[in-house]
Amino acid sequence: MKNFDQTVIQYFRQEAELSIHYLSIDCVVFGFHEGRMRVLLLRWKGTNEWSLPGGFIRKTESADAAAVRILRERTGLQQLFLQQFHIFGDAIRYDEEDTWRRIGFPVDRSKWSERTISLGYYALVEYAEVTPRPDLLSDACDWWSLDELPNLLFDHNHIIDVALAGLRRQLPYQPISHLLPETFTMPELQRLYETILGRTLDARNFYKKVQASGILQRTDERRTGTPYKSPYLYRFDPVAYPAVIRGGHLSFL
Amino acid sequence: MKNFDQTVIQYFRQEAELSIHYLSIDCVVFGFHEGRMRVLLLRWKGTNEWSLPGGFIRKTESADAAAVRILRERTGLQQLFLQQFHIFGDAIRYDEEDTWRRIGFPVDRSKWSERTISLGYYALVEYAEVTPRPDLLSDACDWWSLDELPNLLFDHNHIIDVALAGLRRQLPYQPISHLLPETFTMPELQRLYETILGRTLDARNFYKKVQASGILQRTDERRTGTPYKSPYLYRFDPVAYPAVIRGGHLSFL
DNA sequence: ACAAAAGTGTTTTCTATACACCCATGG
DNA sequence: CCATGGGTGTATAGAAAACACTTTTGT
Repeated sequence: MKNFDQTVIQYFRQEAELSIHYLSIDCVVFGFHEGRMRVLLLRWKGTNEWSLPGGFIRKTESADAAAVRILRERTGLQQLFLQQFHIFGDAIRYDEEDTWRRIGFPVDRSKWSERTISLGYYALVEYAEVTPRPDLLSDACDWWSLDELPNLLFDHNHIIDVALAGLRRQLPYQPISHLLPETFTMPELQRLYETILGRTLDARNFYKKVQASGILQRTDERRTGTPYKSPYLYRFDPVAYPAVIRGGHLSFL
Repeated sequence: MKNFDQTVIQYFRQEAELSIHYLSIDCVVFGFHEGRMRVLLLRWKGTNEWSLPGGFIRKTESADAAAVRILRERTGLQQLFLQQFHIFGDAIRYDEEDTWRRIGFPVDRSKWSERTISLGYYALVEYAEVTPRPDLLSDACDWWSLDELPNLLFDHNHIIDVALAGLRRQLPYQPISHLLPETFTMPELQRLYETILGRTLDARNFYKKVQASGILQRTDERRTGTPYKSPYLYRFDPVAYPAVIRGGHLSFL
């Protein structure tokens, strides 16, 4: 179980010393692939236990910058859309005994046993652009479908629930574009909305509303390769889309 | 200018030692009185400079509990509706030199000069129930109308702006009831919505929508004392109102 | 030719808005 | 009796929802 090498732990403690105590960042990285919402998870070294990517804020670093830094390291992305969505500030957030047992990490007598307040951020990223990279404490970093999540470490299942609820509630203001590639088809966009909202939408009404909103530009290309009618490819209008999002106009309630 | 007595500073440092460093709480307490939104502000000892109430989180205390504790001390209220709305996590949030000059507080060489990340909470309270009480560092605690705010210390004008924007955006989910007394008239409720939204509403449509939503119970009493027609008094339906708020149904967009 | 997804218009229902008059009260 | 805010209904416009068939494509 405990095959953390001593130097890793050492490095980690040093890193913690540079950072603000009692405070951490947890990131829910949302991607969309094959009609499903996915999140990026890390598998802890030598275990079969998964958790969200996270880290600490350096003493002179802004919280947003810390989240960007953490996610750059996990995803390889330079740019990403980030949104803080909640502060997890309870004094007791999860069963510590149980967690330590599951990860076999010698934390109980170190700085690590301090309670931490966690700043919750979610990111919207383009699935195909991400190259998941584990960190020092993990030996795998992978996408998991939102509806097949395992029992995560800490309170991370709860954090994901809150992140998703936040994304849903703020959907009219969130630039969903980051979850899709440069060009995409109308049904793909519809499926994205359906997945986030957790219900189906009428295709005709969806087309109408999206086209009326003016957020899309239709390209001359079509997606071929499927055995059926080739759909047009669209891209987001770089001027109109941000304006519509800022105003929060684009609701499918 | 600097008439902080040494024992106060001493006490304050001890208090800070019990708390989490680099992290603070700032609270925007919203009240509604005479047709205006108001916020509770503190005047720093020996100065004419105002700021938001705030404080620190004890090492084993939940963030929410800290906010409740801080606001109990300022308002005398046991119960209050609190909502975290933003993390102010920039490395440089305001002009420190300027701030220290304005408050004449000997902070530059103490723990106090650390950058702080601030958790922003807003509270919705019933104006008349509050008995504003200054804290150790201030010699006044008072309501200020939102549209006549002075130039506040730190980044507190900005924090209030963000709080108000958050309240507006999340209005359908926020229990506005806390801003009103037990019973109130329909025009009072309308004025509250108008004030928060920053625009006027049509009285007839407002009546219709509110009545259709079923959130109110009309009492048999009327408010007398005005020189005009006596309006009925209403109270929030203790069952229906929370349900409507949870669902976020009640928009005046 | 067929299976399956893409693409499109019209009708209906509901919701939001605009709008004007009488009523009640205290002074 | 008058000044002022309280209280109400209806008509219209716009938005959302329901609904079905034709087109396209690879196999």
